[in-house]
Amino acid sequence: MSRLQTSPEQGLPLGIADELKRLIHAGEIAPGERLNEAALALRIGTSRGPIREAIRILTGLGLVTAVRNRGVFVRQISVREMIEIYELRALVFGYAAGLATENIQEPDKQEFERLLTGMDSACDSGDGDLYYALNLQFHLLILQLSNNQRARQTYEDYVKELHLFRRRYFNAPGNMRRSNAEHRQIYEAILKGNAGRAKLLAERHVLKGRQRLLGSLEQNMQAADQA
Amino acid sequence: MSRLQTSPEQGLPLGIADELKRLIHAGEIAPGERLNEAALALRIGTSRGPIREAIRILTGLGLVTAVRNRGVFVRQISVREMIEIYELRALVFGYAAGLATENIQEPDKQEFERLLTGMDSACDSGDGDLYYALNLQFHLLILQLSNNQRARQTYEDYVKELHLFRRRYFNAPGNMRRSNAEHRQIYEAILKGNAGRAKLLAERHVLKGRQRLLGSLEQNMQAADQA
DNA sequence: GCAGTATAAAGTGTCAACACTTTTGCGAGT
DNA sequence: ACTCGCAAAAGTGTTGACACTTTATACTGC
Repeated sequence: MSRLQTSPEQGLPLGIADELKRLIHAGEIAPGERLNEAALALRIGTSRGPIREAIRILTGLGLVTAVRNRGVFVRQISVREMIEIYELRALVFGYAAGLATENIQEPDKQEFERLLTGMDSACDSGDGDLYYALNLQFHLLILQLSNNQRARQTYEDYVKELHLFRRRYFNAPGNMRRSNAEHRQIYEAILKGNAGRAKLLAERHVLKGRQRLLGSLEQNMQAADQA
Repeated sequence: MSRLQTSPEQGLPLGIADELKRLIHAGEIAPGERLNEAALALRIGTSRGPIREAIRILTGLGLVTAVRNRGVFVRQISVREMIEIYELRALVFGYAAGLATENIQEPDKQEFERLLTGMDSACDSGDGDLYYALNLQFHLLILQLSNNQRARQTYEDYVKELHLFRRRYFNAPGNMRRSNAEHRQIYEAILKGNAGRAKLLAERHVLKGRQRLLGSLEQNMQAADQA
C-alpha cells in the first residue's frame, strides 16, 4: 500500500478513505477481509484516529460492515443482493438510454463509434480487460447523455458495488461478441431517436449480462461439485 | 437533544450517528447548519472522538458535507438535485408498482383499502401530517410488494434525502385530493394485474408530485419578490 | 466614526495513552 | 492425544491534551 500519493489533501481522513476505496474496488483488499487499524496507521504514517474516521466513512458508504470490538470487514454481496442491484442497474441504464436519444450530439456519435470498434478489436484479440474498460466507458457515455448527474453517479456506484460480489467473472469471448452486438443495437436505436426501443434494449442488455454472470456462476458450482 | 435513549448500543459512534440522522431528517437540525463537535460531545456525554466518527458516517451517507478546518454542515439540496432525485424516485416507484401486480396478496389488499380510506378522511379533516404519514405507508407498501429489498431501501433514502431540500412543502387540500385520486388509480391497476398501466401511473404520480412541489416553489418565489 | 490590524476565543485536526474485549497460544490434567 | 482453562497478545473503544486554523473581538491610528 502506498503512502497516499493520491490524496488531494482535502482532509486526511478523506484522503485515506479514498485510498481504501481504491484498494477495495481494485480487489487488493478482498471482500470479507478485516481492516486492521494499527497496521493501516503504520503504513500510512499517521495515528489511529484519522484511520478510524476514514473507516467510518466507508461504513457510511456501505463498503464495509462494522462489528463491535472485532473490527470492520470488507462487505460481501450475496447472490440475492447481486440480483437486486442488477435489477436497479438495468432500470437506470434503460432510463438513460431513453434520454440519450434526445441529448446526443455529433461528437458523441464519434465517441460511440470509437468505443464500438474498439470493443470489436478487443473481441478479436481476446483482450478481456480492454473490453471491460471500453464497455464501462460505453455505458457511462450513455449515462452522461441522460443529463442526470445523479443517475450517472448511481450507476457508477452500482458497478463498483457489484465488484464486491464474491466471484470474479471472466468474460468468455463468445459472451463479449454477443454483448457488443447488443451495444450496437442500443446505439442504433439511440441514433434513430427511438427512445422506447433504446430503453427496452438497454434494460435487456443489463439483464442479459446478469444472466451471463449467473450462468458462469452455475458452471463454477458444478465444477466445484465434481471436485 | 436526548442522551441516546434510541441507541441499540451496537457501537457508540453508530448510535450517535443514528441519533444525528434522526435529528436531521426530523428537521431539528436544519440544512446548512453546522455540527459542533464539542457541543455534541457535551450533550451526549462523551468525548469528541466518537462524535467525530459518527459525523464521518454521515459524510459517507452524504447527509453532511465536510469543509476542512471549518466543520461539517447539514447538506443542502439544490433545485437541480431535487429534480434529478425525483426522476429516479419515479423510476423506482414505477418499477415497484409493475412488480406489485405479480406479488400482491389478499392481506395486502386490505392494507391498501385501509390506507386509501385513511387518506380520504385525512383530506376531509385537512390533516396534512396524517396524510403525509399514510401516503408514505402507501408508497412503501408498493415498494414492499416489489420483493426487491434494495429498491425499497433506495426509495426510502430518496424520500429522506428530499427532506434536505431547502423549502418545506405544505400540501394544499386540493393537492391532497388529487394525489389520492392517483393513488386509487394505481391501486386499481395493480388489482387488475395490469403491470404496464400500474408502472406508468406510478411514475406519473411521482412526477406530478414533483410538479406540485415546483409549483408551490414558484408561488413562494413570487411572494418573496413582492415583499 | 471607520478601516485595518493585533489579539483572544472558538473550533477542528491529530496524537499518544489507557481501558476493555476478543483471540491466540500454552500448559496442566485427564 | 484431547480438552479445558488460564494467561499473554492483539485489537478495538475512548479519552484528554496539544497543535493549528478560522472566526470573533477589541484596539489603534487616521
